[in-house]
Amino acid sequence: MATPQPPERRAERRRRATITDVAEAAGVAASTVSRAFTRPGRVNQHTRDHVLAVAEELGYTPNPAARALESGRTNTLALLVPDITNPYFAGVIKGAERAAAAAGLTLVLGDTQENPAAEEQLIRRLGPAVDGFVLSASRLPDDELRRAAELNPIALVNRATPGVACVVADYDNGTRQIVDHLASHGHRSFVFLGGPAESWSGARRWAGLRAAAEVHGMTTARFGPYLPTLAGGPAAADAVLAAGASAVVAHNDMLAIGVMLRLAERGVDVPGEVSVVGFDNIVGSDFCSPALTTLAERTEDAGARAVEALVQQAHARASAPAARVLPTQLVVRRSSGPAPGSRP
Amino acid sequence: MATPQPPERRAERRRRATITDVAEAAGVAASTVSRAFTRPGRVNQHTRDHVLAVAEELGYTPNPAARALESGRTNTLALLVPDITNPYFAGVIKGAERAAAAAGLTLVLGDTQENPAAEEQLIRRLGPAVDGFVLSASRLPDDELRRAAELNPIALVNRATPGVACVVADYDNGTRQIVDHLASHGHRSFVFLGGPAESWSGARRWAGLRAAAEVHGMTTARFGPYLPTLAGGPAAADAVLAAGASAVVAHNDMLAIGVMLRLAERGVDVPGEVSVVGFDNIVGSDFCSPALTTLAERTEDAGARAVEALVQQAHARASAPAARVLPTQLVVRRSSGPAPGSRP
DNA sequence: TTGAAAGCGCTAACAT
DNA sequence: ATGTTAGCGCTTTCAA
Repeated sequence: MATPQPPERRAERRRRATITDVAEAAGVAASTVSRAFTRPGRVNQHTRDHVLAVAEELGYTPNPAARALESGRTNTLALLVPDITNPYFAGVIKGAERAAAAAGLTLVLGDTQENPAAEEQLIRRLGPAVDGFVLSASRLPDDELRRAAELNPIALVNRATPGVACVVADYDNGTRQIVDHLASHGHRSFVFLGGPAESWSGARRWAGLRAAAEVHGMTTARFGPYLPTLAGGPAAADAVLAAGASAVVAHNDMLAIGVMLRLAERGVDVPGEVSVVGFDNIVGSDFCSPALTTLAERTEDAGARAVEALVQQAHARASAPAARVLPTQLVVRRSSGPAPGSRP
Repeated sequence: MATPQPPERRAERRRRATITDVAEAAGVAASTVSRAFTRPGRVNQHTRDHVLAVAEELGYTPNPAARALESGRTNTLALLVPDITNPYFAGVIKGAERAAAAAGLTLVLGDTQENPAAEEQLIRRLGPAVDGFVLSASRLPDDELRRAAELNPIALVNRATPGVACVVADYDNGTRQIVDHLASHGHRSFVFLGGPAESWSGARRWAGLRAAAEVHGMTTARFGPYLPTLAGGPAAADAVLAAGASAVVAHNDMLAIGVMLRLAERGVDVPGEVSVVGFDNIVGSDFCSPALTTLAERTEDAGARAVEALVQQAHARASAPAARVLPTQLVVRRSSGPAPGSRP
């Protein structure tokens, strides 16, 4: 086995053909070439075939930058996420990517590094280059969000602020499902392990859990904030043990899995002694041990709907921005079960 | 708990300020504004401050499309991956994103859906809009790759073809590490569970494994191809059991984990009866059960280096494209151990 | 140091 | 149905 084939020669870079090249080669005006591509009806069938053939031969592709300059439309959308490597966002990205492609739009991806300042800068920098933004789990304060929305079409995912289109998961219903599940297994209380303080969805999750708990007369406590990663697990797990909780609901799956790893390390049986529930249903929640009970969101749908909302905005310029709520569903796996000492 | 705050009023969209707006407001020529931004030295300090202040006030940001039209450079790079949701590519994306941002470049992300045709179309469509491509695990045949490289600067990740810059993982060394590890535990043979037939890295992995096995006088077999996902696990695991292998090396971690799930289901002990090794060290290989022994690649580095290679190409237009080999390292976890019946 | 003018590639009137 | 012209926002000669 040799090392990978070493590149031998530098490929020669060819100049890209322009509309004028095609026009000359085809013996027509540039505008005719333009029409042949954009308004196929308004040019003689025969001329059109000829032009297209010449274009093909020359390897001509219209220059999007030039088009954008004229029309003000770039046919490009930007998707900004706090952390590209977080598996939660993979679904949103995929869905947005798919919807964008379907609408003939290019998707630009930006990582804001969980940093409001970086997010703002990206929006500013990308603003003139895109037709709109999908902001997933934006960390921007409401007023900045509104200001950004004055300059660019914006659709939010799992974040809501008046005047801006958004797609959010139905946490009210989802958290109720979680609490019903725990209550049905005899749990009389649970602990919520909080994530980042600025997280809009985190706030909604906790609010929903509390409200649902009240219905069942269950006691709740909120610990944290913890890192929403495996690394947040040990601290959170130890706090849970100290409190003697029979059930915990974690801010997200990564934290929940981190908690379970720590509990296993300390010889605590899940779900025998403690039930664990997460949010997100990420890849891995199905094969961790024990498999994690978690609230699934339709992340791909969310990404796609957000893109569609942006496309709508472009067309119906007058209408009020839409707020869509996507269903959530509880995926019950091995990590949750009867409360210790409860009779079935 | 109310449903998410309903958007109330449509944000008014403001016209974006242009260089002429700034010029007028500042009482200077457009060219002076341009220089104030791009050639700070060639304009009076005082004028410059004034122009910049006015620009700030008007919320002016240079329009990248207009710049691109003039210069031919878009300050944008495209990164194409076969499947955005595959955690393996998350690292590549993150690394590329980081390096691009550091170089002041915008990153466009494209999902080729493991589909050569989609990949080619994306390259063609994006070509005029970007300064270059990072192609991660490209599924394109060599000749198409070369043709694309004639029109655009290209850097490959985990793929190599003469004349095109690339960054590849050191599979020769990595596979040797895997085989040494198995041999040291008394395994006399192993089975390789293949992934997609077109996968360049898959071919390299198998070739490396075979070569290393030969050194140790070990017997090998290649099964598959299987889906490189959890879903590929059952078929692969059953084949392994039928063959009575003591050790398996899977195309990637997802497949390896899928295999382990199936083996657990069938009551086969890992690593007691079968040792399992994967490739990629994805998130989850650390918390699956048992934790997976796997060959780690420096994916973030790979993404970053590929971007750097592209930037280099832009500067040193004459030099031969670079081929970089990145080290790999075996992460030994619980899923691999002594061969059954081998004496320590 | 600054301004005027031309032009990047393309599309959209307008004219023929 | 097709050609001509102007102009999108910006940078870049070339003059002043």
